[in-house]
Amino acid sequence: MPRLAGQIDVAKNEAILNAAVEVLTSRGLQASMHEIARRAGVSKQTIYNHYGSKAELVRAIATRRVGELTAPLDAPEATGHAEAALTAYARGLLMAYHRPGGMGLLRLAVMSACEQPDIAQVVYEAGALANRARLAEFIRREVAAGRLDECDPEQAAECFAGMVSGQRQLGALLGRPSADTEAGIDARAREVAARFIRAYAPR
Amino acid sequence: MPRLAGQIDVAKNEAILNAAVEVLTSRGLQASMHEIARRAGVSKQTIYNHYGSKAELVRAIATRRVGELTAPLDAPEATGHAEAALTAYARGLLMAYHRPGGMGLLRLAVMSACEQPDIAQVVYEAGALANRARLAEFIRREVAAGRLDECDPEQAAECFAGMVSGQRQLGALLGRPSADTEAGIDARAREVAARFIRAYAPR
DNA sequence: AATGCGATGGACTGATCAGTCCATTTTTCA
DNA sequence: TGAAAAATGGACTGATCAGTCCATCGCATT
Repeated sequence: MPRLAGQIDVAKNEAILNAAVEVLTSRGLQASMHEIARRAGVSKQTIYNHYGSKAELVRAIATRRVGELTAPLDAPEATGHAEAALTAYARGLLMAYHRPGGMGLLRLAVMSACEQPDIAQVVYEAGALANRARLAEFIRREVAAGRLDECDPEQAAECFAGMVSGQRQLGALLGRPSADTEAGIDARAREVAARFIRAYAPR
Repeated sequence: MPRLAGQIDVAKNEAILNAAVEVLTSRGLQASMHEIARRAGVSKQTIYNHYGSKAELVRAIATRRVGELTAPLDAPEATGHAEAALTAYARGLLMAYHRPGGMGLLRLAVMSACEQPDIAQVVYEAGALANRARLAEFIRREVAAGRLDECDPEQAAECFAGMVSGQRQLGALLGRPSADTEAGIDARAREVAARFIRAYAPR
């Protein structure tokens, strides 16, 4: 009788996904299923019971992480304190680049982009685009209240995110260890937010 | 007698590198040497006569492209016309993201980052860092001339490059087709340069 | 104790691919 | 024109790996 997945051990499932993240982000996409199984303390067959193929496993990792990423997007905003809010946003972004392995999923998505473009698409839309949309919404409110210059909020949001990231995102994707300190991150977050406010101050 | 590389057909060498770029950037890092040879109209052995291994071939591609990218950095600057110069710079960057395949090498570098960190390093340093340094030098001169606000030129350069790129670089790496038009690129380049000038205008 | 379900691990298949070898052909140049 | 250098292509090796199969095991529930 063929073995079809019925109800399945949740803890083992977590172990599989975590091991897959570790192995894939450190060894790259060509890491073997055998090693993932070993790291998870599970047999290879068990992985195939949960996920039909390596591609589906990668997809599962990506969608789980995307879920984690979008959850905190709904935190209440500090409307009216634009500079403080933008500073906090910048700090969060910089910390993500700073944390080793923080860009692991993103690198994985880039590596999958050739063969599984849908994964790259999901990661981009749920990560970068969703974040930008949230930022744009904030900027739109500030503009409407007259506290920021008339502008395209989407474009302004993209500018701000870009100012914050600079080359750090690319550096992280290319495996550069972060050269930042926590104090440096704080300083840069404040500086960038202030510059943005100057660039977009009402005339 | 062992076949060691002596003086070798230059045209064929170009064909090999070009074919390797095409195949590797479209199929990904796991593309076979056989296919590269076929695309180049060359035998696999010939590739191995030119480059000892696949890794060295990838390295050769990367360093060649890096050379192409850094060469035009030495063009004479439009000192004193900051906004125009920055607009031109922004346009060049945006066009690179816009051109399909323009980010192929970068994606290749990201994919190599796990197994051949030196390639990623070379691409980052010769590409992103060199570009930023050139931009920073320009900003430094403008600051010294009192046409821009006192600031850390390196950080300002990174901000500007980030503002220009926004999410486009990531989008390109993730295989998103460019949504820009030439007119849109022009408008964005002007807008971004103007915002930057406002952010960094002397107080 | 019996039953059933999922986990196990090891063996196995089939495929792909880097890199080598070599007998032969083409190009280059003296 | 003749010989050396380089290119060719096809066969071959060795390794890796995705995915399958299966006999067995452990642990529930009844």
